[in-house]
Amino acid sequence: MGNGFVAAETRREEIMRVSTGLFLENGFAATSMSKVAAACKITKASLYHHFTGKDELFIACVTHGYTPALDDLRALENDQSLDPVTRLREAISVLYEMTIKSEVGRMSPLIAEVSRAFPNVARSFHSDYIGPQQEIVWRMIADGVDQKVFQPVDRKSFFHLLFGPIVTLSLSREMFTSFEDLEDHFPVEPLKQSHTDALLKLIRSCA
Amino acid sequence: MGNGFVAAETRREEIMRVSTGLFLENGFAATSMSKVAAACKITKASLYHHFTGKDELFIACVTHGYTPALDDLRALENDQSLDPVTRLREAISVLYEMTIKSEVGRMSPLIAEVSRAFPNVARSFHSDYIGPQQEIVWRMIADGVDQKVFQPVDRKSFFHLLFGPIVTLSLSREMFTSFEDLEDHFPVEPLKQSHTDALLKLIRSCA
DNA sequence: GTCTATACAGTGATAGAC
DNA sequence: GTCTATCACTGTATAGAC
Repeated sequence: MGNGFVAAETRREEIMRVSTGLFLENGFAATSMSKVAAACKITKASLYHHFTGKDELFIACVTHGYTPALDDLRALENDQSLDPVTRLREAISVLYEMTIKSEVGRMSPLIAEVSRAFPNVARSFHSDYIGPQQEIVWRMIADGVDQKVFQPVDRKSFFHLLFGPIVTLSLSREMFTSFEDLEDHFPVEPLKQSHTDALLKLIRSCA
Repeated sequence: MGNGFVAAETRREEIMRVSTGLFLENGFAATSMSKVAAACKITKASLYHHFTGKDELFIACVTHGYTPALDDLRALENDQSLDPVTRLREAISVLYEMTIKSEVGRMSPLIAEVSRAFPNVARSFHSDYIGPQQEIVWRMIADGVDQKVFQPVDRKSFFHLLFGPIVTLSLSREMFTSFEDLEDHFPVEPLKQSHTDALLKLIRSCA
């Protein structure tokens, strides 16, 4: 990153990039290995040389986005110039971005779709993405409590109020993609603002 | 209802009841017409006599639960003995029940799954279920505002905070069904309580 | 309304040559 | 690594007899 060197995209990476787009556009079941192969301009046999099966391909697509998405949150945690309130505000902004705009966030409904057939996908998503995400945010909260800026709160209850609206907004935007007035019904910015204000009102210690 | 007469279940109703269970258990794509037919102990040809295709069958299953689910909310609205706060508390309870326990509520992730292939399913779900649901709740809020018990609130922002956590909890419970510690991770009752308290704290007019 | 029988497109996946 | 060719199978859906 930033050293002027851009690694050539491997075939495997190209397949993942292309198939992620197809999965997001059409869902898991409607994205066949034939379509992926055709979109990559290779044959199915070649595709199967790179991935042992459709499930492995999908898991690779999901897993691929974990680290970069979490890095933004980590950077925020390590920024010592921020007070707890500003840091939480920024964190919520990043969470909206991660969940609604990023590929891994938008994949959540797909993971729900395949979770019965491949429970390990759900396991991985929960332990390698959701878990770390909550850990980072929780440390920010604990920091604010230590500094007497935030009231002590129950962890699960707080996350219920924090992640609930974000995930639902993301799901709604995916499931009502076909609506031409999507932005009117589910606008990100204003909902993010009011959500942030409400959370801060609840958590701030105002004696 | 309650008149001692129970209408015989028609074949069509039986098919809908059975296939709803299969859709909820295995998802839309993994529920084939063959499996539905087998579960109903009829042949595929007979199944196609009652429903012109898999999409029509699915739409029928989704639509079927709308009215009974909304009726609980309507009953609450018409109960004149309740003050706005108690009514809202009860309404939230009903919404948790509708979204997490009822068949139509649990179908939401499936609707997301098929929404691209059948946008009319998403349309119907939004206009015949989500819409009326929000209208009823909104009238309860407006009533409380009129009585000066609630502060005026922005509609979209309030629904973001009200429905967001409920829908996400429902989605999480569906997508992590395979977890043996599901109830520990996603317990309905305590989250409902803290969610309700938070909403009331935000909306009550305490000068 | 239910059946037997069938059409036929598409699926995930593999064998083996180059 | 990529190809051609092919596998066994399941999918939705229909025709026509009873």
